[in-house]
Amino acid sequence: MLIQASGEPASPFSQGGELNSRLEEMKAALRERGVAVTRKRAKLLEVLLASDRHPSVSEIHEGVRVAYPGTSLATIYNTIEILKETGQVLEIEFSASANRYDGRIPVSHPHLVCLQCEKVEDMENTATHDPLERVSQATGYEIVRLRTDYYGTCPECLEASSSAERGCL
Amino acid sequence: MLIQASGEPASPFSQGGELNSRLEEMKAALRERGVAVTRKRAKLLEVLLASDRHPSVSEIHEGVRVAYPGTSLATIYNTIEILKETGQVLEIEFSASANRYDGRIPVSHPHLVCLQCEKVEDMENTATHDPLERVSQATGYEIVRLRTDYYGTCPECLEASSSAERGCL
DNA sequence: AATATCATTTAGAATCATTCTAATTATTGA
DNA sequence: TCAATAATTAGAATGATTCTAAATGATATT
Repeated sequence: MLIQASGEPASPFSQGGELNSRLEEMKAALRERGVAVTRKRAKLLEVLLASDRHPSVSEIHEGVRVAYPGTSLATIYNTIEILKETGQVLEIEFSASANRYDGRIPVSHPHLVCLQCEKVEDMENTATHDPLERVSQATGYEIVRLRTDYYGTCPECLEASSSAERGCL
Repeated sequence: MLIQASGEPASPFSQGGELNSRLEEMKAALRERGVAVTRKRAKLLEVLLASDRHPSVSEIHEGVRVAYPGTSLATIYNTIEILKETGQVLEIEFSASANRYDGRIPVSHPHLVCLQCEKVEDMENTATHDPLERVSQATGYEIVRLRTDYYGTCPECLEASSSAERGCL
């Protein structure tokens, strides 16, 4: 049910290939935009693609700082903004906590959001027809983006709570 | 396509009836919760139900202040929190602007969000089967809430932009 | 290589929605 | 009335994000 890298088995190798092509796509998009792919920006892209955890800005910041300790938060925000404008990252908005970012699949798709551990997972889009086009037709809106998120408790957190109830903590 | 009050024609009368029953439902939910339905809280519920604009906290605040000028923002936030906990209001989260609230239809349903004028409209749920149950089965999550939002430009804003382009401003 | 130009990055201030806090006021029940 | 409890308040605190103005870095031209 959860999206593996384009249906391939989730081996490090095939994922590596997938992610490398995304990396090159993102770099190309930046160049086309007329902005430089600096070392810090390149590192940011790597960090963004490195996990399927949908990192927040501060998580990305920490990742980039491993390689470039002097990096400012502003640089992360600036670059994320450019990536958003070029359609290279999907922003998953939260009001009560930091936004999360999806660089692997930058187009609209549903997520599973665990309300307990704040995990954000990709989910296969089960829609049969293009809902954007359908909704545009039906409403007169020019639809550019769709957000579908399912909120609840992930299996791990369910198990953890039931253990705790049984007195296993 | 847009949801009228439970399929009835959108006459003031039938809407009034609909909304009145929601009002009583909400009051009952507060009482059942063991909290008092004070005059300010009652006014808040009225303001929340009065428009289909999905008001923000500060809009609700302004509305309540017409009747009770000394009302604090904290009161609005407190009461909205109780309404959320009792499932009497649906929160539509935004990170870049204030959250919006739906008291008329407090269960998950999709919205149309205009990126230009920030209008938030209800949209009929076109799903054939209960997606919460389906997703719970498929993922092992205990799904409690679904968010589906379509983002784009509303017909009015589309018209306004094209007028401006034609030099009609 | 020197210089001018332009983009990038920076630290910290500013902003804004939201939450918290501690004090005050209102309400309720004995 | 009085005590207990709940509701409300103003303003401070928080936290994510954006802004600002200065500093740094890279690039192209001569």
